[in-house]
Amino acid sequence: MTMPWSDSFTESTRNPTRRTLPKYIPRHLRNSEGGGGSYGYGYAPPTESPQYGFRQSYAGGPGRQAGRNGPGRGGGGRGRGRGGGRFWAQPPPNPTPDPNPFDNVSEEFDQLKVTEDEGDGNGGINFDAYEDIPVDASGEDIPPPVDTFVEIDLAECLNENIKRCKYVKPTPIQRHAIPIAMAGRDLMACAQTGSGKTAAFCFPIISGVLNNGVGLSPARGVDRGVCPSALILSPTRELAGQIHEEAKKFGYQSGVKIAVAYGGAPISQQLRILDRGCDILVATPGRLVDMIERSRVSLSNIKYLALDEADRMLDMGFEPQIRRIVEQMDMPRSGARQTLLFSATFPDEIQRLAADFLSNYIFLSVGRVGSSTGLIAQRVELVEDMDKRNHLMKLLSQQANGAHGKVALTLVFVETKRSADSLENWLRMNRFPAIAIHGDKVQMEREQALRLFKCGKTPILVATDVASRGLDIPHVSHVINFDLPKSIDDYVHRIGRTGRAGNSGLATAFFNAKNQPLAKGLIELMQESNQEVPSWLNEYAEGESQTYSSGGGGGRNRRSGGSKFGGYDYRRDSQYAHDSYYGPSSYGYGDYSGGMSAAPYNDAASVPNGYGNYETIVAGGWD
DNA sequence: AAAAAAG
Repeated sequence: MTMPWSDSFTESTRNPTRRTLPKYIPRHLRNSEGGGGSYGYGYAPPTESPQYGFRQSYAGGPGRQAGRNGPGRGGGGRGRGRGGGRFWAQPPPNPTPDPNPFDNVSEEFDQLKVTEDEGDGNGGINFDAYEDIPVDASGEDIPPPVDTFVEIDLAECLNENIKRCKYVKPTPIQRHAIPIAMAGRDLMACAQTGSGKTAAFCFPIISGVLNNGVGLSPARGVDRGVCPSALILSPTRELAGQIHEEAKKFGYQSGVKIAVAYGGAPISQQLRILDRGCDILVATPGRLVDMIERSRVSLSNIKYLALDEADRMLDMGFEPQIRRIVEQMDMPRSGARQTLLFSATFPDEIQRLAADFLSNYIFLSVGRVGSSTGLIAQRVELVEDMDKRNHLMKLLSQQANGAHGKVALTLVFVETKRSADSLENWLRMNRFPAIAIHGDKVQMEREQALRLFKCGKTPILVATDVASRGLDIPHVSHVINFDLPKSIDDYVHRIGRTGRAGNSGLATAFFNAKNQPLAKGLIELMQESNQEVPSWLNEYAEGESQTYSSGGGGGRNRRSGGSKFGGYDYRRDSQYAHDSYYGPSSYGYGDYSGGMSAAPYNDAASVPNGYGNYETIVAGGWD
């Protein structure tokens, strides 16, 4: 008797850790495993892949999530005392010392045929989508934007790698942010999801590290560990991994050493790589602090600090950790280092916090902040909780039927880790090839899930907000907010997993009375991106204003507390203005006043020239 | 009330 494939699928992917750890296979030798015959749903069957998350085999079992499950201490490190594993009599066997980061074809989408031609010579980036987008910059002496990569004084090898990445011209955020960063200025930058922010902060950092001289600073300080000259912080481990992979491409053969540090993976291995020297460290906060406390990393040499998803890094959960790293370790003070903050969203209150870390910074806003210029079609459907699963199944079936051999990865966001697991199970029971990712899974399962999803073997990913920010997953054509998030910013980041690099995407939200607090923000955002707002949704927005207004009066057009979508330098508000911040030197491009339905804010008199044409989002409400 | 991030 044959097992339904959903069962064998469950068995084979559920507990990868139980299996014998596979032999390490160098990246360039890894082959995608062919799928077998075709199955009911029309997808190739998922097969267990021997591609585990960690690039080298390790003894001692997989590291477990923080104190939860105990056994593995994740390798050597601590048990042998300080410095254990630091001094190798012989270097560890390392057959591929500098693997070509561009050689990762086997990890790319290999199960479903890509029918769209992305070989347009722009690295798959659709630049038409970026025509006429509004740009605002404020601050003193703003360096002008560039039109090409070559006119920036990037190093030769960096230009080579840009070619290898098939980038032919900078995206708008890159055009504006790179010159600012190259000029040594601090920067707070807002740009749409999927518009190339990673490169925008990596290029100047790599270039700066090269100009300062690689290895000029000792790889290791006397006894405080390695002293990287750049630090890039990320709110999730997977995003840290992704930034690291990207940065390695940009820095390939440049001599710049880039390392990554995040939790859930054996620290010993990360330390080993770190000890070979590190110019740029990509990290999540917890693991970084751990390494600093072990005196294996020192921040004393930091010249560049970048916070990706900066508003997330400075929200309630993260702010103390970040403050500790930036203000209470041996990091040079602001002004003595260069600080770059990037996100798609930048609420006022977070901007205020962030200003602590910056010195005479430039605020840059590129693109209609929040969503991606209407590239993402947004739908909102009224679905009661008890109907959600059936409705989801209907959507997924339609998609499977209607996909003419087209790529269709679907990302389903839920509220809790538990519901992610249970929805994954339910989908599997109904023969939908789904896998869940959330913070209660061990790191290897998390990375496995992401990998199976990315390559199309498991084309449905059920996720918590662990996957809502920054992850660049090509071919995600549909984001479903099975449970809507609490804040509109989170919604913006979630739907931003589709419609990347100028491609289009679809976002569907299941809305019911419980999401009423989000109604107003949702409507404003949808109107901003020229989406059709269902009339029933307006009714939910009506009675909402009292509960969520932050007090202090003021109409809905009042500036303060507004602009949850970023895009607005809070220093413009006189009530926050201090010292001699932004001068008259500022520029604004584009005129997005057309199509805007929200009224402009009231205190236009306080707006410097060149501002305000497109800034119409006035949330006025829920903060 | 939830997710994330060290062990």
